[in-house]
Amino acid sequence: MQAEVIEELLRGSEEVLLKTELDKKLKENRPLRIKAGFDPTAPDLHLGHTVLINKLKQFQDFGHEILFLIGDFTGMIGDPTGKNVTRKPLSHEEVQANARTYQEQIFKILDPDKTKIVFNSTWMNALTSAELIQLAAKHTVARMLERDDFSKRYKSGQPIAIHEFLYPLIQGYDSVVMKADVELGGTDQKFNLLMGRQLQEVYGQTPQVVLTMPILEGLDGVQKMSKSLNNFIGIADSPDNMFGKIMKISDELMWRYFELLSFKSMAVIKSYQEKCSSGDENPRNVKFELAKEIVARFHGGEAAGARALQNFIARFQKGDIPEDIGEVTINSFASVYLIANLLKDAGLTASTSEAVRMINQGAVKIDGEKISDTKLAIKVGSTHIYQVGKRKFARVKLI
RNA sequence: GGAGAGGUUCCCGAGCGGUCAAAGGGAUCAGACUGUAAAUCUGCCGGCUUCGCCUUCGGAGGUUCGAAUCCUCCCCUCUCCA
Repeated sequence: MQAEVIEELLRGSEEVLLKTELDKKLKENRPLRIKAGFDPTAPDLHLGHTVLINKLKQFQDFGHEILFLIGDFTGMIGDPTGKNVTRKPLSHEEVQANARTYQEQIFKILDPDKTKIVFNSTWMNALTSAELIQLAAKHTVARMLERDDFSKRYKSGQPIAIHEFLYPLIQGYDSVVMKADVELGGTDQKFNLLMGRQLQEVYGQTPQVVLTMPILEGLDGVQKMSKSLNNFIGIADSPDNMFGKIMKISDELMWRYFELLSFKSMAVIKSYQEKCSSGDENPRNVKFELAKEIVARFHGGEAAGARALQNFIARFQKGDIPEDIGEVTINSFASVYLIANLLKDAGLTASTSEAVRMINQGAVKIDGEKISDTKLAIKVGSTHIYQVGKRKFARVKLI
């Protein structure tokens, strides 16, 4: 029994320190305090972030207590990346707003009644300078320099500002205050997570178990999922968009997503894998399952997943025009309106030049009919459905 | 503080007075083939009032009929020395 629980809890994880300690804590048969920290900025979560949240969910389902830490105090420092700047602290209102956004998003996965949201400014603002110095006295520069990016910068002669040392220190101190039994984080957080163990020990607590989760690859399957690389699936993406993006990932990447994003058991996933490699199942159908599950999670249950699947089939296998097309009304001041301008003004292309290119490449359809005339004049007073490429549609009313 | 090297269109990277909207590669996008997979092939890849015109090669000036290419000053990055 216990072994199975541990196996499930460690599923997809990168590293656990120490497994024996986790085992021991679980045997105490009490709700463990599970900590995970999040940056107070940019609360636009994507599936990459949910890897960690999914893991919290698993712990929650086994009856443990989830402590969702918003690092509003550490946010002023910013996790050291080599940029030698102190971030401007966010206002109380901004932090609150971001926290609310977090809640909206994470409670699609976590049970709100069993999740506690805490802010580290609560105790950090109360800490006196003297206490902070005492905290700093618990750790040495040499050990701090073990952190990868610190040591790299130190060796190559790049500056390390003193306040940067405080970030891991405070993150570790958070664990002390929160009396965390387990802390989850991305692999890039390993050093900071270990800091919690060391400090807890100094403060006479049983060190937390550290569980690191891999960083999820983006849609390209190579680089990490991130908004700036535009290879992400946002959890606020529309159902159809989300479904489509999942269908677009490679088969190889699909298994990775299954492991880290699906709540299906590993046994089920394995059987999918076997059927696909033996040819008994079209990998596409398995991908459907993944897409349905994820859409269902963020858009209100199974019905939403099923609907997204139907829309997908209708649009891409039967070539139908989707129903929920955005409507655009354009005011024409001239008597003729050229197609290229219309496509641009409707937001279907970024520029008229691009519109012309798209037409030349046979990517533009009006009411399902492919057009080839780049100078086509659209009659004022008409309404048509315009399509650029496979997935950009708009119903445009020209008045 | 001293000595070098360099900043080119989303990225890498050629160009070094006219033929440069700027080679080549990558990414993106579109088309074909498919399972909106992969692989492959093709096209596109600054903007516009699109057979032409306009704005781009770190910034500001200057020399020239003509500059990404030459000169001056400034800003930034990297390497080496102190």
